[in-house]
Amino acid sequence: MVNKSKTIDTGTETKILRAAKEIFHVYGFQGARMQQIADKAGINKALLHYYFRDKKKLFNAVFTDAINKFFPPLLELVSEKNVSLFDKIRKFVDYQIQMLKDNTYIASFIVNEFNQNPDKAVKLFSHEGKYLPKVFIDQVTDAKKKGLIIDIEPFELIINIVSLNVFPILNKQIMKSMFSMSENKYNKFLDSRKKTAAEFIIRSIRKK
Amino acid sequence: MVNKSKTIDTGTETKILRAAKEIFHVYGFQGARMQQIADKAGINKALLHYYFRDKKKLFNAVFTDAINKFFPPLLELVSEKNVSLFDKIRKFVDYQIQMLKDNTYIASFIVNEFNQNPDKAVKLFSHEGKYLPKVFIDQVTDAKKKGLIIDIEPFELIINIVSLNVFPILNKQIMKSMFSMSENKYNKFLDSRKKTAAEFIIRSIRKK
DNA sequence: GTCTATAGCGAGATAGAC
DNA sequence: GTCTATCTCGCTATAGAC
Repeated sequence: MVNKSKTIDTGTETKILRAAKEIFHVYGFQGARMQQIADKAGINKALLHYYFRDKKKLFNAVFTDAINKFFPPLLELVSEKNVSLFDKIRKFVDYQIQMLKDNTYIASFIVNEFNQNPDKAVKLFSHEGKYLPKVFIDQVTDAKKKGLIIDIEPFELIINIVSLNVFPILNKQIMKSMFSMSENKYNKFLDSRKKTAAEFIIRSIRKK
Repeated sequence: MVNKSKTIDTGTETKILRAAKEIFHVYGFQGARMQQIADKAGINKALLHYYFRDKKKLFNAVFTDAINKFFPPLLELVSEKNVSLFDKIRKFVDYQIQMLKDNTYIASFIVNEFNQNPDKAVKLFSHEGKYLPKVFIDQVTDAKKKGLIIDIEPFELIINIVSLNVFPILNKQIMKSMFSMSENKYNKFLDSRKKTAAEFIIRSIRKK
């Protein structure tokens, strides 16, 4: 906001953003307190306002970051040519799970913000257009024609993939308590899922 | 809280609960305003406190309701004997999607509350114990031995089923904007999913 | 850039009349 | 049971010194 990554980065802005991600992630926009964020960043409230003007602007900085980390790389991955459908699925699952593991705040952030603010979703998705790149649709259609996969709508396939990837991360706490997993065990579970989830999907669509 | 469904139901308490479900669902605990709930219920703030004492207690009434509608019926369904594994999966998917469709507030409610209050999840799940009933585990083990299904952990199977069911409901707004669905089209999508999701799962685990 | 002190308001909760 | 009026407090945001 202030530093354009040009002037010397005192680290304050970075510290604020890091703290804000965590606090907003856990408590949501309304539940988060500027005081908490300031405490976690090791500064005081006034400085938050100095850097980000108000709470909403700070939130949007984090939200934008989440959106940019989430959608574009996936879209690019799905749009790739010269990658077989099955390999694309494997790469997609692997990438998405790892990314959400590294940025735990992203999933709940996006889900909650769009639920509370549907207009935001409409705006974001309407002007960009294609969430199912033609390359991908063609690829699925082609695989169907060749008898490689069963009959499934491309958008339904994507929904299933994302569901299997995101849900266990969105529900980390429930997963951990229901199946008595420690933090370590949970992380291993997610790692193993990069393979099991991808294969679960491929088995389902592949024609034998 | 006041009526034990014994005395004459003036309807006020019901109206409050109905309004509270919707408002809490959309805005979360912190974001919800007692005034909003009162307005939606067609009463005034003071009456909310008369019936439910404070905001947290009103929230918990709705939360308890969500938990009770969500877990016990599913647990029972999974525990049934004399139902084949595949039929059980079909019934599970059908029931869960319909139930979440009828009670749109439930999914986001549970997810958010447990994320913000992990202890609640620990308490709820620790004393009850079994979320994977022995019947079900045996059934999966048995199916594996008989060569009917591939090798998969029972808990992983459940996670996959629930992921596919809940995710598209949790993300209703995103689904609608991403794939340009009207409310009507979205509902039809969910209905069709009762079959497509179940078959997606069964195809994946069935040995041919 | 960073701090302390405080203004100002919104929202939960209560008092008390009917 | 239901209402209006009001208390009280916590939180965002700003003023202003250093």
